[in-house]
Amino acid sequence: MSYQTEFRHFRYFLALAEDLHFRKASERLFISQPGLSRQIKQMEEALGINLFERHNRKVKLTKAGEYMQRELINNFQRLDDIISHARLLNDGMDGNLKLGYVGSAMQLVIPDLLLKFKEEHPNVLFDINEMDNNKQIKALLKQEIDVGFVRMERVPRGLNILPLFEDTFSLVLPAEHKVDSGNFKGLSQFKDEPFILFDSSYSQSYYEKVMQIFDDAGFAPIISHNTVNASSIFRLIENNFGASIVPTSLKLGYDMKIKFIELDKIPQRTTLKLIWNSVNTNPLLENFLNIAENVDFK
Amino acid sequence: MSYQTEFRHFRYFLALAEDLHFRKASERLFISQPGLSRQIKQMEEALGINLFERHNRKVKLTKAGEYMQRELINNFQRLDDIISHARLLNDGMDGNLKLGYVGSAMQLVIPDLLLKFKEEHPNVLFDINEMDNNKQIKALLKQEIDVGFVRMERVPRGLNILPLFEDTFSLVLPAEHKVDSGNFKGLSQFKDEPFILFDSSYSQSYYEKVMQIFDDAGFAPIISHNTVNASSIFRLIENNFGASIVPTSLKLGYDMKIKFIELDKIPQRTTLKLIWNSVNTNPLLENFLNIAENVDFK
DNA sequence: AGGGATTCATAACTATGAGTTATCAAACAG
DNA sequence: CTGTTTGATAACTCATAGTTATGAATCCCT
Repeated sequence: MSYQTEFRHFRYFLALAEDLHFRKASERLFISQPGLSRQIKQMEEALGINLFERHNRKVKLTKAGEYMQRELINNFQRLDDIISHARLLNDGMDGNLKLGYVGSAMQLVIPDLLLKFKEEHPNVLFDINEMDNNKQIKALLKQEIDVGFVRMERVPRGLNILPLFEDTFSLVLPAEHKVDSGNFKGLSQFKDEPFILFDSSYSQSYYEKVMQIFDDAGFAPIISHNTVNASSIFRLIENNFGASIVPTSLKLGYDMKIKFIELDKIPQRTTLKLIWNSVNTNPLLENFLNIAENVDFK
Repeated sequence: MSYQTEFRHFRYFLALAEDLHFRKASERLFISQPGLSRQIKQMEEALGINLFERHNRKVKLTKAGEYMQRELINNFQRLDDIISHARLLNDGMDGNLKLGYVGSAMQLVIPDLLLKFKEEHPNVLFDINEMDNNKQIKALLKQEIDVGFVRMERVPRGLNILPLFEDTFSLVLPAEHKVDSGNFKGLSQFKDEPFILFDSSYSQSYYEKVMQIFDDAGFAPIISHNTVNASSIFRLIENNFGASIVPTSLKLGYDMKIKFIELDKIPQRTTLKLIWNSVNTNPLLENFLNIAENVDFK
């Protein structure tokens, strides 16, 4: 390990790397300029790395120095997170876990998962917020939430993904519609009916998948409404504004004035996925993932 | 940031957390026992966290202490990596990048990617090794390689995945076989012919996908040989030991005594994916991923 | 029970090295 | 050329990590 080098050196290094000016940096650090000079020199010798180029009374980061700056900021940020999480544990809390989810996850997956988790960690405080796919991505990157439940294929680098539950699609109709699972022949029966769908902003890849279903059925749907919210889709269907295609698991909890015809013959599936930030140090995240990996949703 | 606390404190903490014995730990650290006692106490006060329970002349980690130990080991490991990478940069090397890949990646994807990368980073040393999917996973977890090229759906936690190139499957036959792309009717023509396939140890999910193809065609293949290596498959086909189904991009570079019939009508595709370890601090990894994300293979 | 051994904590002392002030040489700006 | 600003060097001082000496509590043998 980096013996000889102390924390202080890294603090001084980061200050100087920002200011690129010994006097200014030393003032900001409340030490004298020669003191800083010596500590930096010492650090460079201890690590065997030239961090700064000093010429023409100009200070400049070397390539190695630039890399160090970038990575150290990161590393220290993480160290801070570790300490504040440890402080939470110290204060008697098991900690808290912030979840984001798309509406359809609440029907089936989240209740099962939380129940299982509570068995093992009864004193955990949960923050649970419905948000669309993109909002979850942003919140994860900013570490405003710990895990997200999304329907999308790709996530930005730095986020990890775990498929949880593969779902078929279902056609959703008003309860009194003449077509039902008995006499349903195929989607093409619906080529002249209006559809209410999740907006493409909900998730581009999800949207494309649904469009592919229509494409395979040989027609482009008449889209009467776009929305980002399952219950408003169902409300519209109830009132005869059209039909829709949604993940089958949304069926649970909404059987009132609408009916579902599961499209299990078509190849398309939609997978609910768990995503999280790989640099998150929340001590509960690891536990949560372990449980998520082993829960079997059916 | 954790001012007051110095590096030394963390070193001492880790030693004591291992030994759970002040005198033993102090000896290992080459300091006196009271010295260690004071530093630990100081650290606990500075952080506001009780790290150890001291009772009945027994020392024990608190919950917070256990968490700290786990995470700090991690964090310091990463810090070490940062320093050794910075040292590489300092010594004039742009660095090196170690790749693992499954054979089929070498036909199309890797050459394009490396060429593109070399344009921007001419002084990078590459280590390139063919290995099967599982071996790459293990090597990545041990950080023996920086990136892998695999065909599999899921990877263990801690690894990140980026789909690179989606490929169709092709039926491969001896050049003189009576069936060719002109008179090819469907796979079921081959239900009595022997097949040579990639072993299921190559990648479970890849194997299942290929079996699905046969299943869709309505028969179970007679498997005459399993192997893990494309060129041995082709050698066997050349010598009339049977046919095979492989990713289409393997066609490049092997047109001698065999022929490919692309199965672009079946739904199955195989995606070559880039995987890497999220804790890897190799300064070139970031650059490599940026380029991989933006190269379009066709 | 009681003496010896082992645990960690406390108190007072020592000495290492971080931080100080004073100064210098080099480069720039006018 | 002169005054100013840069970072480096040298000699000093002082804060504190680490020391030794000791103590209180617990265990472990007879």
